[in-house]
Amino acid sequence: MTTVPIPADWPTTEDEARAVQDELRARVVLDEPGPPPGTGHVTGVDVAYDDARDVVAAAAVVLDAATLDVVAEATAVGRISFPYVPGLLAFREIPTVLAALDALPRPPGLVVCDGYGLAHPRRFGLASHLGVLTGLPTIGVAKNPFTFTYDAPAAERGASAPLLADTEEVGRALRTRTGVKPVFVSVGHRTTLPTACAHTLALTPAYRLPETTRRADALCRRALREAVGPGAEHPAPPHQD
DNA sequence: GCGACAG
DNA sequence: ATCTTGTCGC
Repeated sequence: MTTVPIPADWPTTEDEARAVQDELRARVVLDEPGPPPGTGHVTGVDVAYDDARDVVAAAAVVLDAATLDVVAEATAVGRISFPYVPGLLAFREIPTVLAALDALPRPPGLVVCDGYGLAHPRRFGLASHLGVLTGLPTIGVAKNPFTFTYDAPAAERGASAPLLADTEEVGRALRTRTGVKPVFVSVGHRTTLPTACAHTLALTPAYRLPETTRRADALCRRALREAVGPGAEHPAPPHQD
């Protein structure tokens, strides 16, 4: 586990954060097919918070894309770098997630984020942002439709319907379990929507959510418990003479 | 102005 | 995200 400082140039205000998104958005790559599902490695990232104690823990878990076996994992903890503001989630999660990815002993391959990529008010969600900063192919798989609309896909696993911002398709509502609420898939960086959906289906042999996010979720919660729970190190109290 | 709103 | 036990159902 590694400890992360908040970058000195990290945005402080919502206006600054939106300006960063508007600036970085031009660097998103949307014309690459991305890695084929079922090959190489796929990495899930997730974050857990203790707002009262100002602690955030992130986890990155690398799976073999063919077997879904865990082949590597890493965690990082830090201070909360931004409040939760819809549309600015990335500023709350990214510093710690980057540290967890950096701590991995091997390349992550495709990164699966808990949230959105293109499906974002300014078309630059967490998955897009993480992709631009790392250069890695990324996708977003979210549990809620945010502000977007969709028609219910057919009941069978694999069915999908466009996720719409007005008339623009920004992602897909994808059924990963028959008869269960869909997940909401969008492109992050260096991959396409069909590939993102195929990866999502390959990662959901048993549950609604991808194995990547399930493993990362469990690991970052454990890292948070260990960081704030009994036996955790306390920083030396600052004082003046 | 008010409400909704990824995690 | 997080607060939180049992419970209904396959």
